[in-house]
Amino acid sequence: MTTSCEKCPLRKIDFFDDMTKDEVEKTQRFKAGELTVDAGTPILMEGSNAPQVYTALRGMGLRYKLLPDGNRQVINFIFPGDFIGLQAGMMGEMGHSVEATTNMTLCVFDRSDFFEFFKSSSDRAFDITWIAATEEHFLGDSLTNIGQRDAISSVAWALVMLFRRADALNMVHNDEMPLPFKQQDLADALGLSLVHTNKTLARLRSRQLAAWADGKLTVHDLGELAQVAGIELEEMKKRPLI
Amino acid sequence: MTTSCEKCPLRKIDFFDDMTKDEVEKTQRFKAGELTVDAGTPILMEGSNAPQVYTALRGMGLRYKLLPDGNRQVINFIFPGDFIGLQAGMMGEMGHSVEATTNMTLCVFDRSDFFEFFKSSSDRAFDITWIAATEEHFLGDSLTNIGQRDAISSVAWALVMLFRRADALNMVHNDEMPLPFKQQDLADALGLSLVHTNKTLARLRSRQLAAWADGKLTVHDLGELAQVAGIELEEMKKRPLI
DNA sequence: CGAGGGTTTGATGATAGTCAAAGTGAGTGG
DNA sequence: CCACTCACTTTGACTATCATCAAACCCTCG
Repeated sequence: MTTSCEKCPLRKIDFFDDMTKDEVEKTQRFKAGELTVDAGTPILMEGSNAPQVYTALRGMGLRYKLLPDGNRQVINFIFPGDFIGLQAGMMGEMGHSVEATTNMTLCVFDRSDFFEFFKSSSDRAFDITWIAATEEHFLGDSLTNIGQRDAISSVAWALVMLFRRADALNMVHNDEMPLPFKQQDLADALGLSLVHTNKTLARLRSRQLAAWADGKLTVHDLGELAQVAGIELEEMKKRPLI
Repeated sequence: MTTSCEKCPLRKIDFFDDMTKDEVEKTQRFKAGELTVDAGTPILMEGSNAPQVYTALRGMGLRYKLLPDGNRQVINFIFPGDFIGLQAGMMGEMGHSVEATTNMTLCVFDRSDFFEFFKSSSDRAFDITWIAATEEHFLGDSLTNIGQRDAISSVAWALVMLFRRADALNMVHNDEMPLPFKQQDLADALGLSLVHTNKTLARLRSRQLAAWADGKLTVHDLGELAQVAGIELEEMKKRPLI
């Protein structure tokens, strides 16, 4: 009872590029099945030679790296539509782990078919590369954030990014989006301690800039939050869907 | 008097994938010319819609982002063989700036030919995507470094990365590699202040782990340095050349 | 010889980390 | 239905790492 690409709910979202009938069909043929996992389930392990790659269809998750000393760096947060396992697909080995934060449904593609799919159309190959380049762009921004901003700006930046992403996916209603992560996850994403992250969130809350509680993030004026983050909001570009 | 791809000195280095005669020819046809720039010259600007993409042929440089407040984040250091401008090629806009640190020679490719080149062979398209995925992998590591390691480990990590990269390019002789950057560049790469970076380098020097002076980095025992960094050394994989 | 870019060093202070404990709410079992 | 546990959040007190400020030093260059 899997979702056919034909009826994929993500494709209806304006944030994603339109696909030709042919592209939809090719993708459908490439799709090996669907994977449904519970919250907390590991999906890909760093260093593993994953036999499959995925597209997040429903639910949220996170990518992270573990250090020998037990520290964890959260690389980023996974939203519906995200392509997962590009590194495994290209290089045969993941540079980070991926796990589900909520229940998730993933479209499954066999890595053995990946190169075939890549070859099948240079437009689709271009899409995959586009995604990789975009990811690189985002990681550069993250690096800049962790490296150069102090805690309050850094947290504000992260919340702006999350909120805009959610907005693009029509997940914002009444200035509120679902944010089913733990403060520890955000702390690990920003390279801050849990305690300091908590206190920083409290400051943003008392300044009426952003309130995150019970798995929901509320932002009334994204512009003000962006100002604290020290960024100006740009138009979000449409992205391809695999 | 440009270097022909046929005689490209980089291709002789074992670190790079072999290329078929056909690939060499295709690349040659794609190559629009050569650019020679002096140390300190900006090559690409963040946000610009660059009409060209490059491969570093000789010399070193760096990628960086500037923040409104004047802070700078160095994204990474550019070595010979690095492909520059992927984001511009794919998305039409750079997410960071690039500038030459030493005199540099760059192979120039017209962006307008880029898609053509991409289409010309799915193997070459795959190479480009591979590079993007590798870059993403590295940025994840950098993020982890800045986010989770303290100053001494962080600096050690960076020096290990630089040294291994140089070694792969046969730039290491007598435990010594050229490192023509300023301490400020490293500081900006690691999100540390110049002063603290300087003192941390002094600590590594006094512990006999790494000595960087006069544009040369000397490391006698990379294993020990890696230990301070908290990483284990892995085999370097060959990479494609564009 | 003076200027300027880069490096080095010392002193001081603030931001963020660590430690510890209490609060909150959901879920479980007696 | 009331403890009790467990996971997460919140708060306070203390500490340390790292940033900032300032000045000296070293070289090269004109």
